[in-house]
Amino acid sequence: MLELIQTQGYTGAGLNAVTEHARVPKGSIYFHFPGGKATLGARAVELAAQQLSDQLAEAMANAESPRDVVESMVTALIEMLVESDYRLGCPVSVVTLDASERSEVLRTACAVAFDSWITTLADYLETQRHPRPQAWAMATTIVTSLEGTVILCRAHRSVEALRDTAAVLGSILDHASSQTEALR
Amino acid sequence: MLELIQTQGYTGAGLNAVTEHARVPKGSIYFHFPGGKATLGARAVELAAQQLSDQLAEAMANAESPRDVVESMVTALIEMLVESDYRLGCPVSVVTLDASERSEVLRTACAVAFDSWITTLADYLETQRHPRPQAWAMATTIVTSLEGTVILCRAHRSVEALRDTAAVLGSILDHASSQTEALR
Amino acid sequence: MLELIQTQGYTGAGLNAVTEHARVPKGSIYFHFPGGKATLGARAVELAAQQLSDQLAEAMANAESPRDVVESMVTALIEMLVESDYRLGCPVSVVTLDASERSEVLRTACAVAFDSWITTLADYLETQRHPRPQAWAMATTIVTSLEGTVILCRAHRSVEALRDTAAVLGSILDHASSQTEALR
Amino acid sequence: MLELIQTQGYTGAGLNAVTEHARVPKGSIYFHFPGGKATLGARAVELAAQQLSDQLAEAMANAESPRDVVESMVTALIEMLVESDYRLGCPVSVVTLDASERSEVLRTACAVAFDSWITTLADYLETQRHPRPQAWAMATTIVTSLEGTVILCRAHRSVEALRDTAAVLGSILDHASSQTEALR
DNA sequence: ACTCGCGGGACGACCCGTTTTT
DNA sequence: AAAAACGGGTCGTCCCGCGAGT
Repeated sequence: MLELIQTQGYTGAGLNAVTEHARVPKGSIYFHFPGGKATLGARAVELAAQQLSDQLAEAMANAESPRDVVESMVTALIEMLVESDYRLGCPVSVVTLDASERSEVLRTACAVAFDSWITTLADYLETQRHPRPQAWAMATTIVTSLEGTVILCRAHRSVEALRDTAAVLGSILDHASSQTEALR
Repeated sequence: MLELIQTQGYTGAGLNAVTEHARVPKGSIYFHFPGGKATLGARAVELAAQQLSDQLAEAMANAESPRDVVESMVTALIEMLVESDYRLGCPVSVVTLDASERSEVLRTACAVAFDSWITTLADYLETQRHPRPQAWAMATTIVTSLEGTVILCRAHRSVEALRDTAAVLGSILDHASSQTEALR
Repeated sequence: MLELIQTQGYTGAGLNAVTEHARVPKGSIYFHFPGGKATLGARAVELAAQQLSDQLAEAMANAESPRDVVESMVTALIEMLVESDYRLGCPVSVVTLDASERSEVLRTACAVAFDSWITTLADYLETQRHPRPQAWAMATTIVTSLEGTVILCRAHRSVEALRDTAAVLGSILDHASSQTEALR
Repeated sequence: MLELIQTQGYTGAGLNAVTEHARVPKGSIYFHFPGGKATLGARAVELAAQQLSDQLAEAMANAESPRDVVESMVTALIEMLVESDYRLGCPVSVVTLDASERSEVLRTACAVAFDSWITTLADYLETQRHPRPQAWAMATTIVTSLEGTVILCRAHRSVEALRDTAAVLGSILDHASSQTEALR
């Protein structure tokens, strides 16, 4: 279902298409996902959250600085966009935008997904000499600007904007870091 | 239609609801908007683009610094979110995410909308002593991070993230500006 | 739709079958009957009510006594049952039993249908020397016992019970009539 | 299942609802009731038949005349209607009307149920000095008019009609009885 | 000439009664 | 004895044209 949400939107991701694509009989959906489409969608959002969290954890493990983390995320996003010919994006934004009004379950799943990423990043930034409150704001900005930029890239069918955002994000990360260093 | 797109998504904004809401007979849509829903949606996106451009122009006219512009935009976004109880957001992101795959017309309309905002902002930043390439990147980041943050706020049903983003954006702007100043 | 309701029940009368049988596209149903199946069903009930009212009026016009009216109704019911091989019955009972709980519109339509028949009969009985209150009770009993007997006949696949009911109804009609005569 | 049939009709009484209401796993239905819904429905009809037969036997045991029997049945029906807010009725009529066409098993179960009541009543009337053929016709009329009247009461959401029917039925009974007495 | 009532059918999500598997 | 798979069915709504009307 995740892929269909990314390409067609949550509303556009018909259950018919989902079951066909997954080779699952229609009736089984309502056995495994009581609550129907909303429950299924929430599980899909949770799965996406987990996948990106794992990616994030790996990036942080291999990075030497926050800048490296952002760069490896941007690289991964560019790859996703280019390889899918700009058909894929972040399913969590999609669901937030076209279903959060209709299903509280879905809205909450999206909020949790975003928070898991921000928390992970903020925790990491703290270990990298960023003081607490700034770390959270910085993590929020990284996540949201990346989300927004991916949307822009899909409209443009070009990854150029992601490079711009990466540059700006890197710059502010260095700036904040140097401020912290100077206080020692 | 704009409001329906914002609250229900593009696919979820049924032509029935649109015509009912606008007190327009259904049959007339295809006379006034040859091409049907896609054409109508594109017009809606263009309208939204114009509206925000106007807001932007006003903000820039009244601002003393780039920071002021960002802050007045953030204030406006917060007002929109709170007054609509988080039901409204940016219609352009919505359309990009759930219709750009199906209609080239719509994708292009979204790209043009985003570009108009970025261009407007970049031009302004140049007048504020930001050199060309950085200005464009900076404008891109401002727009995308604001877009992303509005999405996050709707998931959270809280405007807190917008304040965080405003703070970080302000800090970047000051940093970039001081760099420029130092070069004098 | 009337025939489908009679043979399959209201719930069992699928809109698919209705549209197919009537050579009408599904979308048109909701234009002509806003409110969907319930509205359509209510119209069907009203139609059935009218049809039987007409039959009743004709029977009363040609009858020499209340007994004649009952007998011609019974004859018509027997014909309906036999000719349809016991597949047809009274659609109003059907709708009352399996839809009155779900739709107030339908319940009311059924109540009105029943009342129209009872009123017609009661008015007639009054002209035939039955005093007011008894006339209404008698009319009620005629209608309900006929309704109930048709159901029994369909279970039995036999019209025997209708003849029994006709005999008993005739007997009480004569009895009541002789009482009235005696009072003169 | 009986209650669901009464309130929703046979077709409307979904196996899901039945199993949920009875705290029984859905898969077990086909173990305990080979033949599925029809078999289950037939058992429900038989159960209902037995329940009303018992009620009838008790009424006859405590009655001093046929009139008393009818009155105690009417009282019981009124209680059922009022206490259930007109949601309950006779499940046998329901099944006859919306399933007898589809399942011979169900139709037969309904016929047997009706017959058991009529036979019981007819036997009783014979002991009360009503000659055989009239007794059967009278018993049929009592059962069918009560069935029909319950349906009417549910449409009206009023028990008034039951009182009318009781009065007429009582009058017929007295009339028939006096005829018999006169023959002595 | 232009509007729009109405027709048109495919598809939406959901749930049905049943069979298969464990 | 019951969990899980099964797919065709439910009603409702989708977006879209045709052609009669003003």
